[in-house]
Amino acid sequence: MTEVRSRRRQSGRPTVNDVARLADCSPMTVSRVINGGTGVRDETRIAVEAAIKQLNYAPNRAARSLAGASQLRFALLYSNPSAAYLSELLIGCMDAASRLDAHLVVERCDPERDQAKMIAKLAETMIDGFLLPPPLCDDTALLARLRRSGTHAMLIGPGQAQAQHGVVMIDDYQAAYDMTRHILDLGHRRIGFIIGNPQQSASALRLAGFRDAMSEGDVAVDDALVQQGQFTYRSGLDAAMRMLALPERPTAIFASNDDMAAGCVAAAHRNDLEVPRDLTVCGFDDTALASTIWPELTTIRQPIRQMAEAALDLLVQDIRAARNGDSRVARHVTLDYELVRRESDAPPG
Amino acid sequence: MTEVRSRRRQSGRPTVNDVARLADCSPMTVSRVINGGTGVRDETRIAVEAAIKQLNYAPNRAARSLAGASQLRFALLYSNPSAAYLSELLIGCMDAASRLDAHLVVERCDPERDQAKMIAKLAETMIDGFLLPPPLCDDTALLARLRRSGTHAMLIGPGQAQAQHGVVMIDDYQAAYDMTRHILDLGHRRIGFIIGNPQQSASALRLAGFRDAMSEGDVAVDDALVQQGQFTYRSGLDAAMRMLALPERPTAIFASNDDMAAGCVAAAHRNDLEVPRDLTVCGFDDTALASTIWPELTTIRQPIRQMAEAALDLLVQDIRAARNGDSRVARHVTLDYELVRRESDAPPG
DNA sequence: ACGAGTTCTGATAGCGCTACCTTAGTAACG
DNA sequence: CGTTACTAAGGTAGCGCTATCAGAACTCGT
Repeated sequence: MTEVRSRRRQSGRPTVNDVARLADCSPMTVSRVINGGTGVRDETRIAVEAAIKQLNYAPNRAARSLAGASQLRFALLYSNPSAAYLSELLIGCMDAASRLDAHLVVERCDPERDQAKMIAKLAETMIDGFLLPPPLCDDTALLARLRRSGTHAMLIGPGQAQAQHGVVMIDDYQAAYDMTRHILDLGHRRIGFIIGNPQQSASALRLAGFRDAMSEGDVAVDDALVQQGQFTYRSGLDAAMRMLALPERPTAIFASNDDMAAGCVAAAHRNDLEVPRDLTVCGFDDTALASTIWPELTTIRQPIRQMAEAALDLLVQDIRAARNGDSRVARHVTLDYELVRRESDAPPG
Repeated sequence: MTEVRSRRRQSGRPTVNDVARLADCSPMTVSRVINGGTGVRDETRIAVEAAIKQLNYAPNRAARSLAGASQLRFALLYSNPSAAYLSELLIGCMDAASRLDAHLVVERCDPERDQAKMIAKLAETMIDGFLLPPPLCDDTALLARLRRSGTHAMLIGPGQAQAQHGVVMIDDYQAAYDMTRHILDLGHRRIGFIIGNPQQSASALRLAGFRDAMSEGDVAVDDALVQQGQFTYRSGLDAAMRMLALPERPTAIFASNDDMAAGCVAAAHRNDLEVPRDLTVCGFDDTALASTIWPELTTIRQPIRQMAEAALDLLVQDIRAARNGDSRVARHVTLDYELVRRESDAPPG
């Protein structure tokens, strides 16, 4: 008897029951297949999966969390609010969270003060996992604390892989190498480099990429042309001023991030140099600043949004695995970057 | 008989039943009170509200949406990704959305191309309301389209109130007035002003605030010192270059946003002027740029996060009201701004 | 071959809330 | 006073899913 379904029915979407009927099993078995599928015969599982696909079934989130599979809660901690980075990160996380039906809490977490508070929050609101973008992903104290507390965490964009936590990153070394190569290919030989904040592990990698590309291009690196910066505009400005005051000034400067590159552009102008005619300036990160200032910066773009999505995906996998008793595997993924060429580079005059 | 509640109970949190027992009524009545409270005697409502407060009750979202009060879906459209603005907006929206149990979709919506697509999305995913930050809040075509489709929308930060849609804004006129007043109080008399993009209604208001403060300060406005800009760094740079080339150059420039102010700083440096010693530069918006560059900009901060929260709150109220058949009232709210004093202003040399 | 384990599957009973309908209570009217 | 007309409150029955446990279907060892 084809009974008309209740008119309270939320939407036309199929339910577990529909799937169960088609796969000729009980709703319970369908549920099991959906949630990891342990304890279901292969034959049955395949039938259920086929039915799911045929009906284009997707579980109802509300019902799921009501019934007990409480939704996972994640905290996205941020500290240095490079707004451009943050907003991309947020969008990526939101997409992934909504897809995975996870709840996302966004919390600012500055160096010392907040760590204790954060731990409290952890205990209080039952956070299942943390997402740590830079510079928090390099905060060893924080990482150690999280590790001790047994919480899951994914690091987004740290310079190097990390044994205890999952990691999503780009190949900073290779990106810096490629950018340096690009500058060399333009014909530059006196190339300055501004190192990033030494606290962040990516800084060293970017420097290494630079050095290796230089030496492979058979260009000696003049130590006076490798200046320490702090990832801030001001530090980039100062570093560039020092380099431009040298008797033999560089024809190009590669700064480890866009803020410092913007500082370089300002320094160039103070020295009555035009960018890129008299000085090529390249950045890294492709933050909003890169396309705000003029000339717009040639820089390296990280797929921040995808990195955030990947991080959340992995975190969920990791947590599910851990709950099923699987040994906890710290996963890591490396995504592709892109060299974005804009208007701040040119062959040397 | 104090029966132990089922161990499947999600958490220790109170439920409608607990509230109902305490308020001596049925769960149904509690539900009614929570959802707008029509058809409940005041006396009863008060009792229920007291019980809710006493138990610190908060409805379970999953249950709520399962039972049919499907969660509202909002779309946050953005176009000009001033990342700093966007990330604040996102955080504010997320907070509010999670508090109100609304689903938030964030979608980029550039001028023409995407509007049709957006309408499609509207039909497809059943968006209940839109949040429109600048510059979309001034896109009259878009607004008209939304109005015609009968969708609810809240404009965030438009220059002027809008009859058909709700609005959350700051008093741009007064803010510009205050900033101008501040510059006058420092002792400046030759003050330049850079107008924002004429498409955005806030631009005219900021200009008006500037003019009125000047005339109230009994300072004549030199037309050569009021330059048109486009809210971009480049336009600010150009406008400032024009002003600084004048025989009698200004001692201060007030730019209608931070990007243009940053352009002014660059222009000053190209003219070998130091900020703020030789030129005071003030911005508007307090985006990340304002505190990225050096010297950090004195500017006007909008409470973007709170504006986003207020917008979502109002949108929900509006929608609920409309569904209950109440006449649709376009609401609007004005929040307080703040003059943030940093290092780019000083008395004239 | 038979009980004791082990795997797989299904029936049942909610999770917390609200839609819907019904009843009790009050007011209005001829 | 009975009938209609409303409002305030409650009872019932799910929303779609999963926890739990009981049973069915297999493995084995002896």
